[in-house]
Amino acid sequence: MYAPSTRPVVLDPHGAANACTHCDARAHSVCNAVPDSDVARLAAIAVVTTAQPGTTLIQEGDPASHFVNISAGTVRMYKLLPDGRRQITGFAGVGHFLGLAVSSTYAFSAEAIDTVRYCRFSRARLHTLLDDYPAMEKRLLEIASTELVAAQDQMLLLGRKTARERLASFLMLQSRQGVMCQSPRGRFVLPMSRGDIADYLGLTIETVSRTITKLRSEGYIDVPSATEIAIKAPAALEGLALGNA
Amino acid sequence: MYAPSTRPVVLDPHGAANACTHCDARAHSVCNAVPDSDVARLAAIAVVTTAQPGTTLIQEGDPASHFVNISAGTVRMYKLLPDGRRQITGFAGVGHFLGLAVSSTYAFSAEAIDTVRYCRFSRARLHTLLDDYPAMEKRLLEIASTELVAAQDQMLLLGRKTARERLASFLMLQSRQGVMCQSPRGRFVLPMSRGDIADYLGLTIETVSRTITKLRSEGYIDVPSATEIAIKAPAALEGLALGNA
DNA sequence: CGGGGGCATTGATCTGGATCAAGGCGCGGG
DNA sequence: CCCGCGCCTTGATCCAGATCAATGCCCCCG
Repeated sequence: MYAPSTRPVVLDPHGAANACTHCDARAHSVCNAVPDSDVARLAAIAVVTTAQPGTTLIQEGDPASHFVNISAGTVRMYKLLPDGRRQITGFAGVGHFLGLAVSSTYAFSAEAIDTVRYCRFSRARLHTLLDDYPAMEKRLLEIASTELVAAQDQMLLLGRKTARERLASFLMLQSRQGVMCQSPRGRFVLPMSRGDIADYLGLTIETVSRTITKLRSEGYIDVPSATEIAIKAPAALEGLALGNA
Repeated sequence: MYAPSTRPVVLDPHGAANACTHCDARAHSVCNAVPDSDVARLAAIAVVTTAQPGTTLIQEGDPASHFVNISAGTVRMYKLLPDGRRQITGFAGVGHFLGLAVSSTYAFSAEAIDTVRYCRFSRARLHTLLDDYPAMEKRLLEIASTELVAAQDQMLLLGRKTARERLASFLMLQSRQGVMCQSPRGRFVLPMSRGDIADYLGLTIETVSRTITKLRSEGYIDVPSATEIAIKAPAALEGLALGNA
């Protein structure tokens, strides 16, 4: 699905400063709170890593020792019940920041969906940086607030929307996030499986599949392949997402 | 249900500094990031207000001009769909802080459930204070992170738990939050109606009512009156909340 | 003390989405 | 090129919780 990256998997340690300066994710991320001139300090504490699909980056309950910043690929964040039921609380793409936690342990797990490149920062070291760059702390608060708003939207979806409305909401959200890197207008790739979508929307795989088929047969969307979606009627789909029959 | 407050509804402006120093909520709140010696600065920008049951404190979509800090009573935060379906995203009690928002408008509404006393801070003025008290900014980040964790738990509840598990989770949560001010062990008051509980748990009033009746007949809880609950088997109820049949 | 309005409970029935059960299809490996 | 394994789709049936419908009960107000 993804062409293998042309970048080396393990970066030359001497080139680490460049890794941050040229990082694709920097513009979208916490890191832009650090001025160019000081980016070496950031690079010095960052460890760049690549994770294969299915690999766990963060495990719920583990000591929250690191922050993670995604620079390529997509991650699923989720929580499990003891019997294995799973709720995906969000998908994190390029620029996303994981690992905010007050408690000493992570409150959720995170797994690579496709091949993911990311930076790990020790929590302790980043905190010392934070004291020197108050803008970075402000940025973290902004990030947390944005996620809180998204979480509230998701609660509305999970508590009160029908399967049809959930899929419409999800597809609109993905199109907003994914469209920038895709050529044809309104078309995008879904990196996650039907099972992931189901666990994100609080539905079953079968309901997700059936509902997508229905939306296609009604002309709201095109589904050129299982992992590609094109939105044909964005306004109408947005209406559906908000409950207009 | 609540004895009328012995405090005056409108505080003497000259006593405002005392209002913060002696505030019941201060210990639980952002305000404790400001040292006692400087609490007058906080008091100077706070407006203490009382809201009657049902009053709107914050309206989704309005310009986010203020922060709010609850010092007595309980507030419901919620989002609506255009057709009136409501999802309550949380209940805020003493010490809770409302109004974090990146965007310029509020992402949710907030209404008083019972009589609520609260402080309003202008966002602009609080931001200038924030620059002088970095500890306060850290505290806000902590608050946002804590709420994010709660939101993730709620997504798991809404997406993957049964009605029975939702009620068990809710009652355990309320008992943790409410028990401190109540005399008999494990007993507490629910300030919100069955309709509020339903809209918080993504259920209907009828299902909430039936499920509470069932939990009572099975000996998990006592329901001395519609607004009072006593948990008789906390460990078993906690098990239920996590899906142990 | 009696009447009425709003919330809560309880009962009967219905249904959206879950569950159970086959196939289809694209892709990687031999 | 073909086979087999994982997803995905589609179909048939089931059921938890929604909806529809009384009735009960508390509390306020006259």
